Amino acid sequence: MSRRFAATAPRGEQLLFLTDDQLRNGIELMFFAYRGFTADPDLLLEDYGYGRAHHRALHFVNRRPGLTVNALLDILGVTKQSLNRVLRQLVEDGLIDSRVGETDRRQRNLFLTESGKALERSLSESQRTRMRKAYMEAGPEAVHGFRTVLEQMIDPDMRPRVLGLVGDGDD
Amino acid sequence: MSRRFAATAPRGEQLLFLTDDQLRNGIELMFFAYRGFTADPDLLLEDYGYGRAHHRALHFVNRRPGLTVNALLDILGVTKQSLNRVLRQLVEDGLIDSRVGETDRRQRNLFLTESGKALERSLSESQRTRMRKAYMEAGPEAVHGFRTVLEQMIDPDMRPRVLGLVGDGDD
DNA sequence: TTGGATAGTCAACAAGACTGACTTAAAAAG
DNA sequence: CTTTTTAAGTCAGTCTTGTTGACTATCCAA
Repeated sequence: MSRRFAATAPRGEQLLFLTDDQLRNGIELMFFAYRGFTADPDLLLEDYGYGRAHHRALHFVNRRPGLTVNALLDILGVTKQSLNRVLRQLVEDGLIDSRVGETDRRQRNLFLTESGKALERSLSESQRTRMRKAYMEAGPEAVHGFRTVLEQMIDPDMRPRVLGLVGDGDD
Repeated sequence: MSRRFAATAPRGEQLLFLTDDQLRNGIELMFFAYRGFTADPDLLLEDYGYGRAHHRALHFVNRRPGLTVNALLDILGVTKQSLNRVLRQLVEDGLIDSRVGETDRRQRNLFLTESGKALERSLSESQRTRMRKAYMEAGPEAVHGFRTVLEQMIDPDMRPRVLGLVGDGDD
């Protein structure tokens, strides 16, 4: 009974009773939510013969235009060889523009072309729609909590690389 | 200025101004959080020569003892053949016990052995620790919001299969 | 008891990640 | 001006995990 109450945890302070079961619920929730979250773009990507890796590359190049390959590598946390395959395709297909660096000519600065932007938009559109709906349903307070917990979940030394975090603290 | 205010959305009602950029922030957040969330168990799994698929199987068999292969298939959303390889390994290695169904002898009911339970525990321990920390840092209200938004993100026809949702609505 | 549907298994193959060794070009250090 | 380091890209091989197709065993209904 008191277990059930703690498991529900509507917004009281009994959250300090964090049973392993409650935490496992959270784990499961993450799994299913992430799946729902990637389901729509995955379908679209198939039509293009692309995978999730392509989506990630498009996303981050869109958000950080002029990004170098190394920086992207660092963000994605994959190997150079793995990213390169994906990047080469995207450049060949005219979705990404790879320009020789101005100050350091060894570097390549990455930009989305117009068609790259178009694909990124249509890929993220389904995700944005889903997220907008979730945000609307859940309400502003829930969204704030959602963001707060998720930020805490990010690897600490990864946090500086997350754009959305800047100026989002509420302290 | 008003844009920046909306982007912060401390807990007011201006959440209706959901810019694409805010939503993309959420998308990015999901990406990084999920990565942080799986990082620890991934390391452990390597030592055993297992992958994430093994972890998922162990997790769900632990939470729903006696689960049939078909039911697990349905939860994981992969093909029977893909799951089977993983399952076979786990059975061979003595982590999962596969018992012929009592009413329907075609079915196999899955259970964790003692060593299966031990591995599941140590795998989820790192995740639970991370999640516990995130929950503590964020506070009870944030956790509630976190859960609410994540639930909304799950594919609607998947929701009945998520254990943690039962009796967790606050309506 | 025959035939179809369902539960699970086996085999071969493909995508996408990884490691390791290497090349090329440019920058930085000596 | 050489040498070393760094950024990027490539080739080859492996591993995990997904796929499709063909198969066995069991149940159930005609």
